[in-house]
Amino acid sequence: MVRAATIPAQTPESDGAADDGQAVNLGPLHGLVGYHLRRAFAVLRSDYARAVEAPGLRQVLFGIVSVIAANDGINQTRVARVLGIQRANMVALVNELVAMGLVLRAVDPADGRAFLLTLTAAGEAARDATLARIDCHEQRLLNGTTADERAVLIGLLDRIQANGA
Amino acid sequence: MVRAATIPAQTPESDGAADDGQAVNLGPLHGLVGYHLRRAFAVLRSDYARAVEAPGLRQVLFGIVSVIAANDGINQTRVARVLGIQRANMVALVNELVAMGLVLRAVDPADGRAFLLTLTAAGEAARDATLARIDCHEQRLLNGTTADERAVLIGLLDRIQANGA
DNA sequence: TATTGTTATACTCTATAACTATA
DNA sequence: TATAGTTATAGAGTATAACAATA
Repeated sequence: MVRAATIPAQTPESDGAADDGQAVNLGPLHGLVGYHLRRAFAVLRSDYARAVEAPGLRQVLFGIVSVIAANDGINQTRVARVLGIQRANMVALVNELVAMGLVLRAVDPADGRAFLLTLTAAGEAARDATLARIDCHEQRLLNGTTADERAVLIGLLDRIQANGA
Repeated sequence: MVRAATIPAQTPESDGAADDGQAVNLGPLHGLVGYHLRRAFAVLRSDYARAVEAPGLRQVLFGIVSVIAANDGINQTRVARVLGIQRANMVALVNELVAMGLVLRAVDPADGRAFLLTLTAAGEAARDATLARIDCHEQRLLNGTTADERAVLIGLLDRIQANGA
């Protein structure tokens, strides 16, 4: 993957990565939030895979584990809803966590259909270890930004999420 | 997918969507840029699929078409590099555009290995039509943000991209 | 030897429909 | 009838390795 690191003469009109010294015009992509969001997320995902996974948890799994940790005994569908995961896709993910010994699944005594999820000690350890690696990884990707800028970024991303009715 | 629209009492510690009036704690996810980037991109992708695609082009294809339009006769690998697409994955994408009659693929007279890519008239039309739909879609997702804020957002996303060495 | 385009392949994420068992 | 969990399946994106043709 090539980054926009060696851009020869970056102007509002001419952008993008170049290898031979010739700039490539991005056209309308230059001003589209969607394009930049897509690229930034791709970089984040790639760096996450390299720097956090093995032995850390994948981004989805870390999300699930985090929500369970912060809401002990929460049920599966509720976790899925908070994280925007389809119930159907949740099954394999929770299976994975249970198989790894990180999560316990118990029938809700108050509702025979529901499963209450809890972290095991190994689950807490995996969450902590992954979080430490994530902190490193975010620090690197956000290098050159202030805490204020990160807060602004999160706020703007949240607004996009909120507008996605 | 549930959004953070009906949060009962959003505090820095308690966040996330709720359906029955009970807030769910996101734990460490709350302050992680990666989490918010992931969710915002998911919303964007979903809204893009709903509002732009059919008859508009997919986000990847629109990117390719935009770069070809702005750099007539550019070769395939160069487009892939600018957009962060693997050469191997580029093949099927260009095949798709050629099959749709939007792109012409011609052997570079100066280099028998390379293909020069050009838009057809239909390609230009598809690009324009897709762009119009994208403008609508971005307007909706960025509702409530100023032009300045959008510029800040793009700048911060670009910085993440640049840090992804 | 390096590069362009290619094939094959595999994994993850996502989305939908339909089933079961409980409520 | 509505909901929790499940199964099956399909599509899209992404990643790597290896090959042919050309430079």
